Amino acid sequence: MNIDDRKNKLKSLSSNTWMSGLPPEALNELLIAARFRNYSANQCLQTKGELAGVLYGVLSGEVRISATTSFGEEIVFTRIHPGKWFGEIAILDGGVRTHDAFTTIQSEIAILPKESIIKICEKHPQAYSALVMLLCQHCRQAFAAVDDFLLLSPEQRLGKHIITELDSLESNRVMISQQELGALIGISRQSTNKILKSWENKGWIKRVYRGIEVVEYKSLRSLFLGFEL
Amino acid sequence: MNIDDRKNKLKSLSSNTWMSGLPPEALNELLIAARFRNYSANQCLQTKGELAGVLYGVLSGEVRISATTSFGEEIVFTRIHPGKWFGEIAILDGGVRTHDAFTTIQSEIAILPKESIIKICEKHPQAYSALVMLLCQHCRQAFAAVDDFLLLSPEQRLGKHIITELDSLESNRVMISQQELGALIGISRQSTNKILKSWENKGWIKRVYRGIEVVEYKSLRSLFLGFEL
DNA sequence: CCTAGATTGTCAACCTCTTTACATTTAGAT
DNA sequence: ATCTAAATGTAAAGAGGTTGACAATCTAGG
Repeated sequence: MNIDDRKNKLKSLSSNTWMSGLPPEALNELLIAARFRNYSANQCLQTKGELAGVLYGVLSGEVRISATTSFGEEIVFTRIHPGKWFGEIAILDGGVRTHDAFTTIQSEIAILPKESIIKICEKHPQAYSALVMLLCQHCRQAFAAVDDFLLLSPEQRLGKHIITELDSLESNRVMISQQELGALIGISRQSTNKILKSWENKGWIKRVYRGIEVVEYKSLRSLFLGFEL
Repeated sequence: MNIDDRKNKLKSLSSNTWMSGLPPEALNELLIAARFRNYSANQCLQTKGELAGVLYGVLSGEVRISATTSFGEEIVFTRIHPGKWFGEIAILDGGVRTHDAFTTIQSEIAILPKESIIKICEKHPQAYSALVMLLCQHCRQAFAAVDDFLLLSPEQRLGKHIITELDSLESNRVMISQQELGALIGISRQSTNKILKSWENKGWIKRVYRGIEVVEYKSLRSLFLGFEL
């Protein structure tokens, strides 16, 4: 891979992420340390409980962060979209992975080895702070998710989740099966289907195979905001 | 307040927390920067959405981390017990408070101003790392809480929550109303009561006024572990 | 093009938790 | 000791979600 290729790849991963704001020098060192790898669908990146060696960045495709119950069912914690990084907790505290991670579709993933990160952070304290900011983001997201379980109805949680993915994707379309969508907010596939149908009847969304097109963003949002913006 | 008083107070807050492992010099600076304040029950320490100025440590008593719905109901995110610190996210990322915080009973609270923390962290990078470790702990707890909502039944969540508080308190007794206990795991007071009654019938716990005494720790734990330890 | 597997649509039965309601008990204050 | 507010015990009715079942539809791959 030539240096320009690498630069382009990292560029798409450094806008609006923990990397933005790093001094050019530090970015350059990351550039050299990063590995890039293509995964086909349903490949495993990490397993819950294992010690962490790397930080991941999604260049294209999608990663599902999940866990498995003692009965073998899979729950989905969240989904990571292009431009986002994950896996920093285990790097920062030296602990084990909190979740499994699988690609859901063909994906290109950036991989930063822990040793390189540590080395760069020692040289550039800003890099360390930037990583901490990433952790803070994920922590705030998790806090919000707990609150949502405590104070929103399933329908509101569903609406909020779709809006959140929409914003993250900067698109008006979320591609996901109703099964997986339900698994993300803790309801069954059938209930998910029922809610989506009612929204389609109201003209808020349009259902497509394995996906949702949002037509009335505002209506969907006011569902869980409790007020109009 | 004399210096020995201060030392004793901070000592109880530095064992097994982010402070343990700090160089004596840094601890000493924290010692000088810390304020200590007594609160009666139901006093507000912070409000969701406000900018953060301080880090809190609970010396005695108890703090309820909560939020309010648009209908005025209160949901309880978690409870902070003696020896624990909280409020570090807003310090680390400069963002706003994620939750309200109230004392539930008469409490003595240590207060570290943000400016002092920043100053000490600049001088002692270890102090910064220690704070990040605290954040990592809270982040892992939040991740686990989300997973619990997705994969445990209300009864299992209740059991896990009680076991967790038990471990944190190093006691066999948790003092909390059934109302608040339910609010922590997302079920009603009446459902909480029903589950507790069934556990008492099995001889696992003993109910006292505004509290629970755990008799069969192992049974309660195997309820959500899915296996015996 | 055509088939297999995945996804979706839909229902009815069932189950769990909530809500409403009211009686009882407890701790703390005067 | 007595009173009061908070907390608990309990039950019936109802809402809402799950489960299981089966048909219909869609997409990708040979």
